[in-house]
Amino acid sequence: MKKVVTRFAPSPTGTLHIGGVRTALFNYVYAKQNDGLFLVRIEDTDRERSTKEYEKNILDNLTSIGLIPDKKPINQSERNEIYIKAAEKIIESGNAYWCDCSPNELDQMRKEQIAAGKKPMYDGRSRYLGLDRNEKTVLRLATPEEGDIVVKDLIRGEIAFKNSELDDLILLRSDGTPTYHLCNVVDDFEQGVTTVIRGEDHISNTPRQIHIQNALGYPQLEYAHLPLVLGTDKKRLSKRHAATNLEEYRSQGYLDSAIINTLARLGWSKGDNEVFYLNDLIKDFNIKEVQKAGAIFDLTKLEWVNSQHLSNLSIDEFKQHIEPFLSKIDIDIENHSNVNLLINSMRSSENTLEGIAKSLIPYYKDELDYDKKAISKFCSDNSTILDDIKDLLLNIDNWTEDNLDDALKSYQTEKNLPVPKVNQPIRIALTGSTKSPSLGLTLSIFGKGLSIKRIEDLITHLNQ
RNA sequence: GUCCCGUUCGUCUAGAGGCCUAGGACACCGGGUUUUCAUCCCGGCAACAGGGGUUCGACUCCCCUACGGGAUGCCA
Repeated sequence: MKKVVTRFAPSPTGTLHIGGVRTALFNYVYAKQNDGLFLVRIEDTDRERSTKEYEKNILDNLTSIGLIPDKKPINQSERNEIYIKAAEKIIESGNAYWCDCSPNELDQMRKEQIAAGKKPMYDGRSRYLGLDRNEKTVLRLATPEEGDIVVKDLIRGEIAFKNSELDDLILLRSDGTPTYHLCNVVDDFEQGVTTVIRGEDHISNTPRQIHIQNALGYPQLEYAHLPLVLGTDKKRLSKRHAATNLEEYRSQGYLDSAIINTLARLGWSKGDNEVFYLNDLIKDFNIKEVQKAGAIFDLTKLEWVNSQHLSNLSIDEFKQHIEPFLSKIDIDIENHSNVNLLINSMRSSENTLEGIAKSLIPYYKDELDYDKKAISKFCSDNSTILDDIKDLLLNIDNWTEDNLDDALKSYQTEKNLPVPKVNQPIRIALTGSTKSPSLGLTLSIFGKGLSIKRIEDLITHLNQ
């Protein structure tokens, strides 16, 4: 058996799109589970729209998310001679011809075809003219006029096209540069690609590409056309729907592994399992099980998957991951006397690292943003609870969670007060809101000095 | 228009003719734990696009219609 080689072939006309990450992922996983190679090819033949910045963005992001190519990526823009040579080979075999139809003429032709209710396509009018090359001619592939061409697809089975539906596509532009289809076919051959896994928007390109392969005498490839990632309106996911580039998700605090998990589950599943890591995918993924219909990208699912991956992290891994998000808001994670306790009790407070980092602010910074509603609900009755608690806490020397809880409980029993009446004002004093881990724990995380200071601060604030 | 691909809960999906009273997960709603929040646990809501066949029997097979997407470039 021939070694499996897959490739991801983005054009650098934008940053790495999450749909692209998914395509790359399936290519990567398929290669790895077959002990094969995963390659990357930059399709930058569109000089107008391609930039080196986008290329770098794509390559860097692929690498950092772990979809590392097994060979150095190649650029189509540097391989012109190879394509020209291939085109010459097709000319020699008699499977291509020069055509001098002007863009205007073609435009006119299409309009007439549409008006006549026909499919707009090049009608082959120059095919038998025996034209020579000049600065106005393009090279066209002479597509077989009769018969069918069958695409064998791992996901969809066999898809048949009538050759009569296919027009003679352009191989070389009038300026002599090769087009997408030619480059694509030649490179897949040159790179030894065996399996093409790409979006379903390429299905109708496939029969055309097979004709080029045939003209060149290349072997048949294996195909798998993935369903598209859609937005909520069932159209291809775009910036209108949600963030589309990978970096945005990362900067919001979604774990790479969670993004990969979510993308893999979009169109594929395995029993009742929801949580998958890259290694699981290499073990369990089966391209033949991929769904045929497009799948809507659902942010809430990503959030949940992220929370699962977050909770699977060890404390050290978690700290490592959240560190950049904390330093972004000027917090040094280690600048806390009870870091591990704090992190462990707060790590499930939100679904993203960015959200958790924000909820950690009261534990590191002194300026509190008091929740006005909470204050009016729990602190507006002129009671002496805060003063009482302050005095109570002042007398506790053994500052432990259990001790603190006991002290609070006996105060509350003694005064015959409902628990929230006692606890919530303290929470507000400590964190600015009524949200925090259990109160004894929260107090022990803050430590005696800071706890008392915060209670004093709130008393002052209320007296203003 | 033409060709191609699709269509199971709001969303991701299970389902290869009887196992389906259509299962799981997210979301949502309710309850419990935490006398806060989050986590966690329990429960609930909710779908086979429509119509014809084939069959003893169809979510599963065939046809038609509808709807959605893609392709129809000297873009990739």
